[in-house]
Amino acid sequence: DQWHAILVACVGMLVYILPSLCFFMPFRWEEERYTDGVKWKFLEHKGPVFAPPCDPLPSNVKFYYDGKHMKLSSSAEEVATFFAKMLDHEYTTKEVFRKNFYKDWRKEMMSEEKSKITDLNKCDFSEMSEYFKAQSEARKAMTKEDKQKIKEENERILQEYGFCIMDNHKERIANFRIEPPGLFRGRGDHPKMGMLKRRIRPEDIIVNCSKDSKHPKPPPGTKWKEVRHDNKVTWLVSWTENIQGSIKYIMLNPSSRIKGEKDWQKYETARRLKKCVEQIRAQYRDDWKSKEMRIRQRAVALYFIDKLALRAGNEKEEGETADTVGCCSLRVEHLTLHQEMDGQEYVVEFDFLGKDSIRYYNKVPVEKRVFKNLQLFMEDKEPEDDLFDRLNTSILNKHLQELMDGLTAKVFRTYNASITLQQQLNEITNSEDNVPAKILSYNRANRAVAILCNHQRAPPKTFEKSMQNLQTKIDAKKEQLADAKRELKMSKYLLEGEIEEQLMKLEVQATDREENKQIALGTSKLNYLDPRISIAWCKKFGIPIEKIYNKTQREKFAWAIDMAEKDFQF
DNA sequence: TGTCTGACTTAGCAGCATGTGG
DNA sequence: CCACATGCTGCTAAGTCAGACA
Repeated sequence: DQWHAILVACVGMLVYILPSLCFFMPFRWEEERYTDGVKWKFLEHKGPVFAPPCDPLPSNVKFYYDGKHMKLSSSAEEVATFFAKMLDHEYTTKEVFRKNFYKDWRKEMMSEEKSKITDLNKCDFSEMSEYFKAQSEARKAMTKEDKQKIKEENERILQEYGFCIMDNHKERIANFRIEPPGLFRGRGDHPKMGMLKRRIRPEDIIVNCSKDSKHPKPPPGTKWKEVRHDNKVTWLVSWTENIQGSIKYIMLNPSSRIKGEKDWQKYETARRLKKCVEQIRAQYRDDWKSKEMRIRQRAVALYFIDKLALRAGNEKEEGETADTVGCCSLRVEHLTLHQEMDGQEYVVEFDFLGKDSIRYYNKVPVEKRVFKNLQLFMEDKEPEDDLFDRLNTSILNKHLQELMDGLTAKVFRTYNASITLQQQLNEITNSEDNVPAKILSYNRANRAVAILCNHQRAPPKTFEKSMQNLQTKIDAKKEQLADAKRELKMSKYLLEGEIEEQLMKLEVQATDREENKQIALGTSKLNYLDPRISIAWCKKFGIPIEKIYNKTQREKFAWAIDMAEKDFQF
């Protein structure tokens, strides 16, 4: 009996201790994975944090209609404040924005307000706008102690709502705060800009957790829309958004097991493509000659996806979103064919808006067969007609699936991005270089990928100034070096060497920044480049990983940091 | 075969925290 | 120690793609 009791105690202890041990298991991505679509066995969380309620404006902050003061009902006032807060943005002057805003604002008005307010142009939001500006100034001017208090409160909320338990692991939640209400501003020329994005209430929320967990409680006096226990999905909370009617989710942070494993899998698929890409290329080149038009279109589209890293290009509902395209949805008007251009034959000029309404502009010499096919596809078509009228992403991906298990259009982007980084690093890293110069090489390799993937950014507002500042520093350093050379001999070499190194560092920094003016490196680093390539490169050349990845990125790529040896090749 | 929906990844940017250099 | 520039982080829009359904 005594032994039995001890045994029971030991088993109890184990059950208690094991989960916490798992927290510290370094290779948790190597734990057993579920099959048949099960994503977890246990999921417990505290639910979302709702947007803070809207405070009524103080009575001295007035709204004027047609020059006359008008007291707004609380619902009309809230929506008016959304507009007032955006007054400094150029888009509040856009016709579409104003029209959509006005229409949705009227829905929130009382009937008297509706009859009084008939013209948005007669609305004066300037006092509200000034009030919010003053508020944000006041926030900036807060005492250290007050700022500290806010910080502590945020930390408390993070600790309470920012984590969940998924299968014995405490995991960080990515977006546990519900999006606050406001005016929708899509990207680019969005037909719905200015529409009211409504406030999300507990009654809109679907909670997902395991049956045997402690279910999150809705705020007092409210109910969830639904509590479900679906372990075939990874989300914790969802709701339907009112602009596009799409579903939004609360999910885990990229550092979580579930995201990390998926990320790893993505790169493993891309590496499998590496093994058969030449064969696939041979096949699509052959298909350019097919007697079937749909095969030729598929083959030319795939060539673009492979060569230019274009996105697949799903169809979009007209009038619901900005007019953007990807490969399969290219229209005749997006290409110009040049038999000859700048001394090159068969040049295709691309000019279209892609994801996020980022412009893709490129002049590409292509194979004669591709060129001839394009002429054929464009024959007798209007500019607004589809280039590939016998093709869509579904057809293309079904074809790709037959060529390789798990192959889809986007795998080519991942593959080409990662292989480019690997090749560039192999090619341009000089082992004789010092650390800053090696990092310049790394950034250049990263840049080659960003250019391939068309990851652009608006030049930073302070770009010119910051370049100037840097140049001033460089000039000062040169001066200093000249001085040092004239100085007494004693410490000369030591000092000179040090200054030269500093100068070199500054110059490298200037080059890097200049080259990076309109290029965004972050997206490719985070989503397209197999982190094991970078980590292996760091190990091989003695570069601290912190120089390449910041804290968040190191957390996201923890799986790769554990895994990659210095000889890893993509 | 096409359409719709749901789940998930990819994207640029604003605002703020942080680190740096004078 | 402060001002300022920079880098990071959060935010949320906008894609991809599979599978259900007609």
